[in-house]
Amino acid sequence: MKHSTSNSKPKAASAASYQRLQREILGWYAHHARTFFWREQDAQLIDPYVVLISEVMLQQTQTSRVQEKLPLFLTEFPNIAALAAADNATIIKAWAGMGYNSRALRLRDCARVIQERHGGIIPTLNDELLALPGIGAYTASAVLAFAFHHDVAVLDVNIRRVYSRLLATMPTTRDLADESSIQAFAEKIYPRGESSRWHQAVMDIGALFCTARAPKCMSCPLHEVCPSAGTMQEVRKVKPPEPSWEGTPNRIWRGCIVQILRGLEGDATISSDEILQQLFAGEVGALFENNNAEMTQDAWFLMVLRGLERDGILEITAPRRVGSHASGDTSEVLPHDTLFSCSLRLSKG
DNA sequence: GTCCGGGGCC
DNA sequence: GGCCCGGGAC
Repeated sequence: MKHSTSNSKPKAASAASYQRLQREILGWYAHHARTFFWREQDAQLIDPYVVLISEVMLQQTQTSRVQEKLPLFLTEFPNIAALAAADNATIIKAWAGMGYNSRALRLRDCARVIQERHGGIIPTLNDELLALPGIGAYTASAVLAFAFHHDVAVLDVNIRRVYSRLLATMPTTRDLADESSIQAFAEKIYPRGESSRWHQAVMDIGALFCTARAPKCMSCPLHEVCPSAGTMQEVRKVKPPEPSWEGTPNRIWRGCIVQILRGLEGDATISSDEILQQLFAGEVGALFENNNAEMTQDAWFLMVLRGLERDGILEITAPRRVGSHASGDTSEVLPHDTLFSCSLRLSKG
């Protein structure tokens, strides 16, 4: 839900108030910054590879989990070359507990492109970063700011939220300012030469005080200058329903299947029947009210497996691929919506 | 138990 | 705008 900034009077709109905002935020950060090992204070110590990996992990995972998993990941893949050499199964196993497995594959693909196109050196131009797999506007700007200390604006949902509330009085906690207003403010507000510290400071304030649902305005260091402080109605976000089976989202089922496959040794496979057995704890084929779709359990399960196969996460090793077309065609012959049985393992890549 | 949270890609 | 994950907070 958007909220026009033209209705309210921002307290922080003049050049003078920009300077005050900068003083407040950087002053607070100087004493209260969260300490993360990928966030070195001394610019000389920053390894762009660590910044790249940490930012991709932080796209999807809370900082506490990244603190725990990133050191292990860096031990197994200490540089671009090591990451580029990983096959699909290896990277998916190393990604356990992180979620969003196809992003692990994109990160590996990203390392391969950096190897091939940039000689193993992480590029320092926004367009070059944006062209890499798995790198979008946020991650590209984050790498430029945090690894290379370029003067760039960084915007993620946390910074958008903080900026919105500073720009105007947001009626509720789920309102955001117009994207164009946020973009314009983002370009103007960060102190030149301080992009790295500035944006990490804003993200810390967003994480510690200016939270999405129940902001802690009373203890926020920006309380005095923020037009939204203490005024917002607390409203939950409306989430559209996601595809699910038996009340559990398909992505969770995918995660369970991948976790079972991670437990296989070497080239071992597991039958789809066995996986179904484990997923439903022996209740395969049990009668239930099929209330959400005109789809049998088998058709749903096959659809989920196809999705994992399409994403390069698993391989269907049997029934063997049947070439039904010209030479080299490896298209499979499996029923679309009927009972089937096949052997599965993580993709070798 | 229910709710919440993230950026990139198609 | 739908699809991807897991765990922690409540």
